[in-house]
Amino acid sequence: MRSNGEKSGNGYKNGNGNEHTMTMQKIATLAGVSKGTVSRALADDPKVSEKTRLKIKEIASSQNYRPNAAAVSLARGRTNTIGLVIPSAPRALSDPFYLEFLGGVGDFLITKGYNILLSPMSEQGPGHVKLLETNRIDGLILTEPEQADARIAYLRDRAIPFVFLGQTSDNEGLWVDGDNVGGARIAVNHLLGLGHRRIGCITGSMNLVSGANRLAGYITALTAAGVPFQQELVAEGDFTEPGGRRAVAQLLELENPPTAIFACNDLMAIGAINGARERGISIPQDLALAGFDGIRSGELISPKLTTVVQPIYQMGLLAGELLVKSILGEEITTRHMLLPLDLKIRESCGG
Amino acid sequence: MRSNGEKSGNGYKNGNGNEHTMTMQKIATLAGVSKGTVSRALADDPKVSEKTRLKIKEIASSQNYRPNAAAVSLARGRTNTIGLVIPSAPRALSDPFYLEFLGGVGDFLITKGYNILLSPMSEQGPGHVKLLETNRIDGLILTEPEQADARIAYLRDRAIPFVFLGQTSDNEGLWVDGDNVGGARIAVNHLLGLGHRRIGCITGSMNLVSGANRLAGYITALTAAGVPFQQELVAEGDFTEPGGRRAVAQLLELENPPTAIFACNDLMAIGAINGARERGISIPQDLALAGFDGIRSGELISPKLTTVVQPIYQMGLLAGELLVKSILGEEITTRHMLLPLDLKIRESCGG
DNA sequence: CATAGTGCTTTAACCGTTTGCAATACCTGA
DNA sequence: TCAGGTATTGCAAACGGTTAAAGCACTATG
Repeated sequence: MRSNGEKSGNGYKNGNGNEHTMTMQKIATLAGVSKGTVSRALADDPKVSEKTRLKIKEIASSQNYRPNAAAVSLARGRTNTIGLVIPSAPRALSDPFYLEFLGGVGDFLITKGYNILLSPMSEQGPGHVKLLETNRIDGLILTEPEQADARIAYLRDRAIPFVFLGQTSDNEGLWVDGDNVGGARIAVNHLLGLGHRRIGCITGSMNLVSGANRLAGYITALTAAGVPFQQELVAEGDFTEPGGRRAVAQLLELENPPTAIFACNDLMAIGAINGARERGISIPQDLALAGFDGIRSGELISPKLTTVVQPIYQMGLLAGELLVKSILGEEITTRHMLLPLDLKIRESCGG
Repeated sequence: MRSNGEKSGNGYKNGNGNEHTMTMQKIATLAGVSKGTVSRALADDPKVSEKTRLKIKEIASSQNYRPNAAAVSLARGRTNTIGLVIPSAPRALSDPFYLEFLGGVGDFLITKGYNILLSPMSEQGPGHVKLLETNRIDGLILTEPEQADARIAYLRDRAIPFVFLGQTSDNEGLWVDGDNVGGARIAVNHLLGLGHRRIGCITGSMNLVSGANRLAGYITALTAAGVPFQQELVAEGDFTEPGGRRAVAQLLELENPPTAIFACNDLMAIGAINGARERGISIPQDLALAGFDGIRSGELISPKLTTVVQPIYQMGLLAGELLVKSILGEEITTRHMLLPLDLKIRESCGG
């Protein structure tokens, strides 16, 4: 007993909390071996004999030993923590989208032994990134890429692994996204199939890739069907409910208003429904409306929203998986995941 | 230059990432002082001379120095990280409530230099707590306390500071909550004021404190108004939309159905609206409906939901503040924050 | 019987900070 | 000029792990 050196803690500082926290050294003393052996035993290093390993594990678990994460991070140079940057208000806090995504990310990463550090993207620019960098995270999941996103260069420069939720222009990068173009096309095709020819579009924020791509899908669907694209049928929104409300007003005031509208997300679709209703226009009788995202509220509203459903939770899982692979330096065969999207037909388009 | 000892990194391990990360030692070398002086200078220790301090800070910022969080944690015995346990599916991921709460918590804690580690409460029991303990968090914010919550004893035993979002039975504990009893009473009083005498209640999960208290508020409001409480008018829900739908069906099938219903949260209220509509009952003409929480969807639905609004974001701020005080050992005058709630009158109650 | 393995364990350096104490430099007044 | 402060700074021991390399106790070999 107490055979090895390492003067026991005279604890001349660090007065916080438990005096009786179990450390590796204490386990070692109890087991009559050295600290190093304990470390190896707990890591299942084959160089430790079966007998010793079992004894040490036994003691460790009976003493309820938990390694100190900070010490592990320091020694290994990895934090086992990843950062998740979600957009700040108004979008994130109101959009159920991100919480569900977070659920997927969390469920995956936690089983892999990673922790999630949340960073609301409060400041513009790479401020939040710095915040995360301070904490030496192993990797980062970001959302809402912009058309030319400055964060990409910043992160690549720092060699921090990262994954975007949302397609980025940069071809190297890792990202997971729903097929915005394809999804939009499906929605518009559905409206075309119902006989509509005058189909409006309420766009999202055009600086976001998702906003631009959904509009692109709308346009290609129209032209593929031989319906000429008309600029006046496009009203710019901003992915919020009031934005949708404003945009629908703009479209309904045309001398020849659309008979159907594709809104680039559900929140705007809901805004459009409300806005249309205020003008005495009933959905879907007078106006068909399709959305995008598949958020919960779309099911709750009346009429229930026909929408392009994104597998949000799934996307979270995938983003987590990509990031972990990237952190561990494993080979990544598909760097981009463009998930096909389905249309969930409910009530808002009639038919 | 290079006056002090400390063999420079021969780096025989730890091959990850940047070879050129700035450490305190490097700053010290650049400034021609010792590591310890740098540490003190950056911490604004008055024992360091003005001149040295300025020089060191200058160099540190020009070198873009960021302290290694793991090392700080290890040395100080504090992690500057707090855990946030949110309920897992189905409630959390669909309930905008928690994301908004998280926003408040995050905004407060991040300005105080804390990080947030998220833990979806995936397993039952204290499993997630252990997870957090492994990471030596400084404190914990928990949600959805149960009537006799085992986590309380567990955490107190480990001397981990914690704050609940939700009133706990335990009188020592710290918590922030909306006034569930009072809020429910206001809602029911509103219905009473509109002339209703036969008012139903769709309860939440009765094992949760919030569920029990909102029912209590309903009952006290009724009895205070001299309206006898009738068990048949109470239908048990579970805080979900389908739960509300089922519950409203149960109430509407009574031979003498209620003319108004108080649903213990908005999600159930929305379910009730949908359920009622399916049965051809229109809101608010045939049935008045009030909810609780003030979530976003309640504004989007038609008719817009009259509901007891909780200052969710605010509650997040307060929870963060309480927790930090508790961690730092500051004196806490009010250990419980029971926030008064207001009724937001919209359309679903008519009147 | 000396020598080389082999299998396991100990030793000690190291990760990047914080901080008590020792040491040095600079002042002050006698 | 020198003792005795006082303001700064340096030193080195922690914090709790990981891990290369040396050490030790055996056995197998020549």
